[in-house]
Amino acid sequence: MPTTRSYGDACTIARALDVVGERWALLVVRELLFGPRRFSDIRRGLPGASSNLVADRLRELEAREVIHRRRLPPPAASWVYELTPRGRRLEPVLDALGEWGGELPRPPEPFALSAASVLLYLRGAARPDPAEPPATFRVELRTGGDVAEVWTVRTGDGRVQVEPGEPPRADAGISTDPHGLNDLLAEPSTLDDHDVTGDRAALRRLVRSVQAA
Amino acid sequence: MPTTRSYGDACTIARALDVVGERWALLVVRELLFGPRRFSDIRRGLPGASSNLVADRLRELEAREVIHRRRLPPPAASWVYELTPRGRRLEPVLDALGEWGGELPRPPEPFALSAASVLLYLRGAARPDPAEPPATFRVELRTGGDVAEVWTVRTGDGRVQVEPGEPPRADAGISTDPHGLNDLLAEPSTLDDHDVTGDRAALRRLVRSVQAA
DNA sequence: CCGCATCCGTTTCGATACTG
DNA sequence: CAGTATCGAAACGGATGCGG
Repeated sequence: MPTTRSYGDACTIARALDVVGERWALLVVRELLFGPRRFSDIRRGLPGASSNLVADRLRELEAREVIHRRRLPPPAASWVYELTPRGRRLEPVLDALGEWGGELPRPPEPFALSAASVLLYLRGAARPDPAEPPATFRVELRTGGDVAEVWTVRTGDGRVQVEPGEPPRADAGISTDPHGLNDLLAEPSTLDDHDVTGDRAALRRLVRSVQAA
Repeated sequence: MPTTRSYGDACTIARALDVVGERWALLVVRELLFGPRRFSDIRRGLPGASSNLVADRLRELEAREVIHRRRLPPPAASWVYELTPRGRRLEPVLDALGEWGGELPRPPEPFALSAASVLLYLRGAARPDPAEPPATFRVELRTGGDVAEVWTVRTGDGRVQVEPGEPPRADAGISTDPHGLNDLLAEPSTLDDHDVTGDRAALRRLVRSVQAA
């Protein structure tokens, strides 16, 4: 059964926490930052959360108009969750939390690390040279078991864009897992250890631009 | 007994929530944003939190170096809690949450509203005319029962500064309670309903500058 | 399989009472 | 004033069940 408790405090901070302050709520939002995701995708990004908890949070967040449940067009016949405009406005909150959390120690291994987490870090930390031509990358991330998610990462204009799903065309591709990508961003010289296709130099520039920051 | 559970997730957002994601934790930080406070001051700002919860959170936040427990110099012989540098760096998180929470409905009455909450709102929303001369205000807020807190509010340079405690000298003073001050900021014309001393015009300018925003 | 619902032991919360 | 002790209620976390 969904949680409805409130701080009973008119302060806007407390009102915000009434909606997204329950355990796992902001991490669910994190998983949706890059676009719609199915229930099982969300669960894969939050391996520590039990299924009923995720279902509860999704219901609560939907009731508060932070997320929206939508049926995919045929032939998918599946449901996806996506952020509403209100939910997308939580991005500054997650950015601020992520910035603050960067100074804290990591939990002991083994720890989770979702695709969304790493790509959020990549997008925030990479500073691609604006003079470089735009490039599109296919990033394949093995997320538990033999399941793999495919993401589209684009550079250009000194920015990095991230979207879930297969790119229509890619200059380069890399296949790894979230931990591997994270390690790569911390230590660009390990690029050769990874399964890379296409324009390796473009990928190298992207990865190195994280260090520059 | 303090909580030590972790999301077990290396994402910096999850690491931040490991430390300040427990219930009431960020509201305790809110109460300390303007300076050191005693246990009972914090409790008065969080009337919905039981004493053992507040004690637990304070211990946890101290262990994570978000706050620090310090003995006041004699003859006070009392203890205060204050933010560490790490704790002060949470201000952007609270700002982002407060901004987002502003669009949400208030809880049903009766709701709490601490002095820190209202003054946080005042400081964030007021846009005093930079051309006006600086002014200092004594703000006395009755916070439950017959207890009153005294705060110092200064304008100047187009900014508002807030500190707990008696001002050395004040151009004007107002005595009300947090709800009254909040209502006043929403409806400046009600200033005449309040107990004001000194330069009423300066206080009126401050209050009206919240509307301009 | 995916998307939950149900059950159940454990942890946390919240209210009240109590102590140095 | 500044907490601790206790206890029932709620929330969490893991396992399992089950319809589409």
